[in-house]
Amino acid sequence: MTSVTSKKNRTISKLANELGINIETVRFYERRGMIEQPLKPDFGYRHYPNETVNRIRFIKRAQELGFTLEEIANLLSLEDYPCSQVQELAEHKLGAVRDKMADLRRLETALNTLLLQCHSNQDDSHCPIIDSLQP
Amino acid sequence: MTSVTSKKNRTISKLANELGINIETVRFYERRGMIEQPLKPDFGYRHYPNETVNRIRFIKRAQELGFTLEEIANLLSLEDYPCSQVQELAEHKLGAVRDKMADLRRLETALNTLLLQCHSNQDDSHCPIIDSLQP
DNA sequence: GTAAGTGCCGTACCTATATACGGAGTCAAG
DNA sequence: CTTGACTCCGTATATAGGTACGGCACTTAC
Repeated sequence: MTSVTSKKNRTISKLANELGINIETVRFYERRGMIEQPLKPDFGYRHYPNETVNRIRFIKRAQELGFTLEEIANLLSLEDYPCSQVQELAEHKLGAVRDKMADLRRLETALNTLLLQCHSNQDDSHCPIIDSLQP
Repeated sequence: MTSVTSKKNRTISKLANELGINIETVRFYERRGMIEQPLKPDFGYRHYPNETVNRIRFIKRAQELGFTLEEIANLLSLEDYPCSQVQELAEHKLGAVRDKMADLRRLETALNTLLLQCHSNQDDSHCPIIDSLQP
């Protein structure tokens, strides 16, 4: 009985602790409808089931893959849906990632070029970067 | 005299129009202290000098280089400062850009791997991506 | 000279992802 | 039975970079 009780006793702070996130984040996901808020028992506090732990782990992993919470909510609703739909989302995301990388590469090139000019600049009182920004 | 008047008559909407930005953005930069708000004349509306046009162009170009408004405010205050200080800022930014690119590359690899698994998946009713997110 | 169009100003709102706070209720230990 | 820790709930705050709105003053065109 003790072991059963210990499982049932996962209050919100225990849950947050187990997952290494903030209590407020749990509540935030509840408000967003990404996890289900357990029913409040007649007496005492809410207890969170293992499912919630798993759900939040899913969310956190998907975030690491670069999905937004909205997209993750989408993924969650697709959990039992065709692979092709999930693929579509992932392919879209991959495209966005590649676009962003291209942007950053352009930026890197521009900054690098400017910095090279700085390095060969003898006059510290005037700067090629500032000049390049001037109209 | 007409030509002088036409130059002086750059009201905020003319200014915004000339720069292709929103009036509210001009006011936003004023509030942030990134551009100086011209004195209000005794009669009529404020007039914006060429300097303001140039400043905002500077800001917009720096934004394209990936600087935040805070960093740009910094750059503006450094306009007559040693090249070495500007370089420092730019190098820092270059580092950040490279870090972000590395993040995105990791993400790209992960998504790509998952998508390849999807492509060789025969069973549309279950998805390797969803599986990979599961605990 | 009057209507329509601008300017001015303070303030509120937007996205995204949380985090913080205050007050009331509740639980557990000593 | 009291004290301290915790929950619950609604609401506010934070970041970054703007955008929108309402009401009043002022200007310009006809």
